[in-house]
This record gives sequence, C-alpha cells and structure tokens, in this order.
Amino acid sequence: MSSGERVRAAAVKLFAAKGFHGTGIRDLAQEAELSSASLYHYMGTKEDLLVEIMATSLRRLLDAAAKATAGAGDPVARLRALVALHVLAHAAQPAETRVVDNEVDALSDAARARVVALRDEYEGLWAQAIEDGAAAGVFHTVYPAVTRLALLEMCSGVARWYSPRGPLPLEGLAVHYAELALRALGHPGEVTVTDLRPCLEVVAQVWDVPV
Amino acid sequence: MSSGERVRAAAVKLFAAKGFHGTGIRDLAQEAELSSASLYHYMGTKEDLLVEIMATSLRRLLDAAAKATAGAGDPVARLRALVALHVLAHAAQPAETRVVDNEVDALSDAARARVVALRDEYEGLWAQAIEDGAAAGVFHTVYPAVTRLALLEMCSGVARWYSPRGPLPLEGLAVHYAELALRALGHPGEVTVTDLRPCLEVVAQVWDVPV
DNA sequence: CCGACACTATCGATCGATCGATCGAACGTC
DNA sequence: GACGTTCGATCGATCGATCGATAGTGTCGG
Repeated sequence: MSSGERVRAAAVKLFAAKGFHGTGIRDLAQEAELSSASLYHYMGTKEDLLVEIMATSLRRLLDAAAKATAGAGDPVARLRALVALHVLAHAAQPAETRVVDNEVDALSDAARARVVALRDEYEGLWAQAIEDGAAAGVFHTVYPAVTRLALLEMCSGVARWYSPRGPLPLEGLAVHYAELALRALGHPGEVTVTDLRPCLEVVAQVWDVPV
Repeated sequence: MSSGERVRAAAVKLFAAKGFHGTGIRDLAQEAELSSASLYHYMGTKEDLLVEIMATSLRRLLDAAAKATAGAGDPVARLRALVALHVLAHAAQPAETRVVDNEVDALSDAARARVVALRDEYEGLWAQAIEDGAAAGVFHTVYPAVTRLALLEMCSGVARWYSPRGPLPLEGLAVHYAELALRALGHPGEVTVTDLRPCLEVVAQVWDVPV
C-alpha cells in the first residue's frame, strides 16, 4: 500500500472511529506512519481529505446502484437490489459509510452542497423505484417519501452494529433486509425469489471484498 | 430560564449541530450568554456536561417507555407504543436525541459504559415485546434481534430529517411508523386500531411539548 | 559513463491560533 | 460580611498548517 493510500485508509478509520473533529492531524500521521508534515504531500487541507472520501464513496455507491438495477424493469426487483446493495455496502465497508453518513455537518457549505447533491441523486433511485411500485400496485404506502427515508435510515444503520464475526453472513443479512423493506412497503407477495447474486457480484467487484 | 438551564440548552443545541468535538467552550459560552469561566459554575468538565445530557435523556426515554407500555399485555400494543414513543421523542426533541445517538464515541470508557447500560436497558423493552409477539404467533421474523436493530435505527433516523414545518403532523408520523414496524414484523392484521393517544399524552407530559 | 539538474518524498522545527480549564477579583443580595 | 455569580486575564497544551532542509530517484546533455 502506497503512502497516499495509507493516508486515505487512516482517515477513513479514524474519522469513523472518533469523528472528523475528534481526529487530529497528528493522529492521522501516526496511523499513516508518516510525519504530520508529510501528510500534506498527499492531501490538501483536512477538510479536502474528508470531501474526497465522501465524494468518491458516494460516487461508487451510485455507480454500483446503477449497475445493480440496470435492466430491471420490475420495481420490486429494483428495490430489492437497492436494499441489498445498500446493506451490503454498509456491512462490508462500515467505516467509510459511517463517515459519509455522520460527518456531513463537519463540511463547509460549499463542500456540503456537493456531497448532498450526490446523496440526493442516489436517493432518487430509491424514490423512483418506490414510486413505480406504487403506481404498479405492488407497493402500498400512504407516505412514500416518509417510507423511503425510514427504509434508508434502517439500512444505513447496519454500519452501526453489524459484525462479520456474528452468526449472520452478509448474504443472509441482505435477504433479511430486503424482506423487511418489501413488507414495510406493503408488498403482498409472501416470498420473493428474485436472485440477489448479481447484487453480491457488483459488491464484490466495486468494493473488492469477498461476499 | 436560569443560567444553568441555558448552559444545558446551549450544549444540546451545539452538540447536536456541530458535534461534541466540533463545539468549543467559547461557543458554548456565547450560546449560553455567559463567559467561558462562568460556564464552570454550572458544569464539571465538558465531558461531564455531555454525560449528564445523555444519561438524563435516556433515563427520561426509559421512564416514558415504561409508562407508555404499563398494563399492556398485548405485545402488538406494546410494540406500537414503543415505536410511537420513540418516533415522537426523536421528532419532538431531535437535538437531544441526536446527541444521545451520535456522540457515544466521544465518551471516555467509564462514561460510555454507563450510557450504553441505559441504552441496553431501553432496547431490552423492545426485545421483550418482539420476543413475546413471536412466541404468541403475532410476529413472524426469522432474526428477531436483527429486526429489532433495524427498527430501532429506522425510528431513530427520524431525528435526522423530520421537520415540524412539513406536511406530516407528529401524530400521523407516529401512526405511519407503527404500521411500518408491524408490517416489517410480519404482523398479519391489516389495520390495528390501538389508540395511540395515551402515548401522545406521555410524550406531552414527559417532554413538556404540545403534540 | 558522468555530472548537473529536476522532481518526489520525507522530516524536524515551528508558526499563530485555539483548545479546555483555572485563577483571583469584583459584583450583587441577604 | 458571607455567599452565590460573574468575569477578564491567563495558563499550558494542542490545533491545523507551513517552512526550509535532506535524502533518494530519474533524466538528459556531453
């Protein structure tokens, strides 16, 4: 791993564990095995480093979501894929996703606008799937926007508690959350047999992790 | 409002908005309209102030939950009350609940142990209701513990987005979330007519807010 | 093949600013 | 004059960031 990669990895780890403001330049330097001065050969300001982490992470999630739902016209299959992908990403990369989800307030106005725009674009995929499902009569929810936010928070929460050392493997987690989401959306089908393997492959490829 | 109350209110507001580490003693002093020296007549260290906020907030939620579920043997009614109470507390007191939910990492080991113990006691109420419902055959979930965490995260997320200026009033929000939760738990009843008004009253009384 | 120069990577030392916290003094009220 | 409040001044520590210096690495003209 190059020094530049070590700096990024150190930032993801420490920002997730102690927060942006709780992490000092010297903490970063120690974790990356560099002097605090050398850090600045691989980053701009500390905030630039945070923005880079958030933006690339969100961009990656967005691309993965587009890939996982490509060619799926069925809103149910699309939402299942979105839920599975979101949950897998948060369970497999908890540090990175926690930084993205928790440190938005630490950004300056300009940087926050960039990051929020990416997040809104991503949430738009969820909104479209829910809207299409409601129009097709496969979802039944009085407040689709509220339900979308509720489901997103539910899925993001995975990063706060999931441990790969627990009894539930990643695939079981994704299947369970997909079922929770479809139930909450009032989807009548008792068991949906849509294969989530394409989703797992996208995760394995995009995040370079075994699933 | 006394100076002591102003200090606490300032801390809740700023800790929620900028995080514990992102809030300086001088920020606190300015918000509370005191000098930074005077602050220390009403608090111990900055961390003591955070611990006091978290512990009393959790204690209040715990007491309210006990009161709202008192005398309800039916697990469905109990879970509905727990969901409604949790959502209402997070929607009505977003700053305080955000501090409780997001700043646990900022605590020292000893203080964190105290806070986590309170949180575990509270989550135990949820676990018991879900377990009882599963045993009674009114809930159907393969992984009750995972479902419990998913629902808790879903409900806590309300503090991150709900605005009282939106179209959805507090009561509608609580009813909607209760339905989402019961659906996710595989509760067969289409419409549950349990009255949530006792819950609203507990919220109004415990947090001294109109609902 | 060599010396000169450019470029990248790294560091110790240190900058001014801000951090959390404390001091002694002054204030008002009873 | 005792007590509860408040404050300006200031403490040592740490903050994010920069400086000039020092190696190492490659490139190119002769």
